[in-house]
Amino acid sequence: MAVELAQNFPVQIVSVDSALVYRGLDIGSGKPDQATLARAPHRLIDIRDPVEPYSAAEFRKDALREINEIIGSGKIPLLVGGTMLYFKALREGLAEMPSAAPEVRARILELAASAGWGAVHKRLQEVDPLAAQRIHPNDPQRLQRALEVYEVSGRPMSELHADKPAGAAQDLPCKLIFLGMLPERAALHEMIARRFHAMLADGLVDEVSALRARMDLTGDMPALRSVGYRQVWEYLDGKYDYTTMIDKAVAATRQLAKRQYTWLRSWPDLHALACRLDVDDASIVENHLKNLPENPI
RNA sequence: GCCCAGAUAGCUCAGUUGGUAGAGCAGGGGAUUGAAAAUCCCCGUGUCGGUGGUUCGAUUCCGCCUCUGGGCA
Repeated sequence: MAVELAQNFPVQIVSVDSALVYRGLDIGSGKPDQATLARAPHRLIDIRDPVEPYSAAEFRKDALREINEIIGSGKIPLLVGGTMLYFKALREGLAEMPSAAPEVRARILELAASAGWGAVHKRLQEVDPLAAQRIHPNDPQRLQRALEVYEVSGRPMSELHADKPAGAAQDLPCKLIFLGMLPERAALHEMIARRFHAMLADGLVDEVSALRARMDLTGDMPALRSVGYRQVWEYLDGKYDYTTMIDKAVAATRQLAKRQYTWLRSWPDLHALACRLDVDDASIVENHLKNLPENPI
């Protein structure tokens, strides 16, 4: 739909997708092919090597730059994608906070490995009781980040949030209109399964093999923990067989879609577009898969 | 044809010394501030294969039947 709009109206596409930013993640991320990109250029894809993690804050900065540039040229920015936190960071802004610090992060992971995440939670309780109360003791990623923010800045994360809370004044040069498509769940699940099989037919396993052959990538890097790549990576590690890999990848995609629904339902200003998937008509589905290299959702 | 082992939640299975049952996965709902395609939280009634019998009471014990594995012919 975005490609159609870009070809018929003065709009320019900005990708809002945490996987499309990585070069070399093409098939499994559902990245538009060269022909499509030639017809409708996408900004913010292929801007990172898989070894360099991207972030919501970087996205916000990059997206604001692109949006301003597009508006400056008299066009309309069309933000397209499914990374909902990125949309949130754009619309509500982010508090002023230090970015990820690998050495501090490593130290916290060490503490967790030796004393358990309970110890990390306890430590956070001492330096930032508000955050410790808000973050579940079983949530390693958020515990780690909250403690990291304190270690690096010397100030508790909760305090920094309060200084400039998300949702406060932000500097978008335009009004945002949110359009969403939420197809009926069973039909969506059918589409998801077909989409993953199509990716395999397109050579997804070879793509992941090529990434592994680089030797500088590991399965715990953000780029390779994304849906599909994670499962194929583990399959190539010998953790499970081919069929199990397919089941796990398809389930992970369904779960991702479910989380996207949760985000969309929480937006009171969402304009839900009529959307019907007729999966009984295979030709329609195959057509989608062939002609819409983007996520058919 | 005979022997053995199974048949319990969508799937894989645990369990009930007889008082109608619970894990993992899947699924649903929610959270979401520099990893977000990530990370985490909450949610478990299902003719316990069918049918007779024993029993106050059977998913549990017994008989028969059906189906599925494995073995012997």
